[in-house]
Amino acid sequence: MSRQPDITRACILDAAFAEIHREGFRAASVANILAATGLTKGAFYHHFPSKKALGLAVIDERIAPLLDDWVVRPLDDGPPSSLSALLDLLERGRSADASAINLGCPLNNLMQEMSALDEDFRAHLGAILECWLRKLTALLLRAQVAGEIRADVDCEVCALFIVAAWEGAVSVSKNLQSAAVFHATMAQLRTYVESLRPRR
Amino acid sequence: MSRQPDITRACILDAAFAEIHREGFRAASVANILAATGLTKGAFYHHFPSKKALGLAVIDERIAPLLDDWVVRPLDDGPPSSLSALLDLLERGRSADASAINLGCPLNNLMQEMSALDEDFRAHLGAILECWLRKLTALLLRAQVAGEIRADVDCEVCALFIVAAWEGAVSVSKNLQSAAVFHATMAQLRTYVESLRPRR
DNA sequence: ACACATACCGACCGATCGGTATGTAATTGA
DNA sequence: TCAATTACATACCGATCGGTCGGTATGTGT
Repeated sequence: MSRQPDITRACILDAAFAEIHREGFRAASVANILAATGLTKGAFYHHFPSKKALGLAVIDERIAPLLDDWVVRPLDDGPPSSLSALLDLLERGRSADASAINLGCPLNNLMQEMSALDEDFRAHLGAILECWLRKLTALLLRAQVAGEIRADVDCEVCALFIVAAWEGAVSVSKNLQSAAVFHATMAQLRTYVESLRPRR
Repeated sequence: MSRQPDITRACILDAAFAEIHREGFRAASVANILAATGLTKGAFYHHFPSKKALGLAVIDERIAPLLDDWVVRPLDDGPPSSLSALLDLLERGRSADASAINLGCPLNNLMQEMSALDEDFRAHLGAILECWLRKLTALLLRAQVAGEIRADVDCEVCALFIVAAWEGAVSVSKNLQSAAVFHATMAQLRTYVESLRPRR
């Protein structure tokens, strides 16, 4: 076990992400996180000045990349048709595993818990959310230019609605502890997106 | 200040509801709640066997009635047209005040925090949610019989989607700290409901 | 080889948590 | 009127919280 500070730091971040995903930030215990890594307080406070700094680092270095993998990159190099790229994304979202339904979306969980309590958390989380919204709005605008959705659709508001409905689907299915509820809600979201197509 | 046990109990419930709405259940401090009421531990543990029992009582005796006022009763004695009763409800939802956007929906907040952690909380919260869903499904079915929405619409899934989108709207606007975002999302939800009408 | 910074350990701190035990004043039923 | 019960107050408990601090290895530049 030689000293590899960047690996140690990454190890703490991974354990912290898991703990925060399960327990939320405030209930997450630094002692628990360290127990999961086999490290001690000394190591932790060498790499992070405070628990809050750890939380912000988890957001920037663990949660934000997750969104990149799930949403941003699939939209960037998706199929040529913008609208079907979005529908593909929603379909893939339906295949979320049981743990995601049980524990919920890490971004949504932290937003719910921390946005009203701490402006720094709100800003870091909001940056991720707004990145998602910008990507989605841009996609809808491309689809609109291509004639895939009607000209009277407000793409920005529409993107907002899609994100909200998605997060709401995770939330409700988390409470009802039902993957079926999540799939049904996401299917309904797909029919909403379909309803944006021009009337034939 | 004579002894009025039921008033004392109600006072604790009110303070607990406010504290839990701000801080969540786990971060809510019994000591803080008591400080807000001017009472002490002795009074609290005389009326409630534990903090968890207090939380469940807040759900049943404070949060559930809220849903009754906002959703159930307006739907029961709303306008004769089922669909416009729903649209009225969504329109009234838009007029949520700033604190609701800042702190979020008490039901949604607790669901997010506690559903995965405690089965009792999940059950009590789920009962409220399912009451909401049943009322909404019944309304949509009435509207369907009346020909206000298309025959091919699955009313149960549709009700699920409306609730999910609503909760998602609260969640997203809470993070973006924007009433405008909430109003826009709710407006989009109204257009979704409108899209259920028969094609003319 | 030696000085020095980095990386980490582990004991300890005050504060706060939910909960308990004991005591006492008010209310009530007989 | 007087015990008995209810309705509180107060002092205290062990556990756990985030955070600090002195000490100790492990590199690393010179």
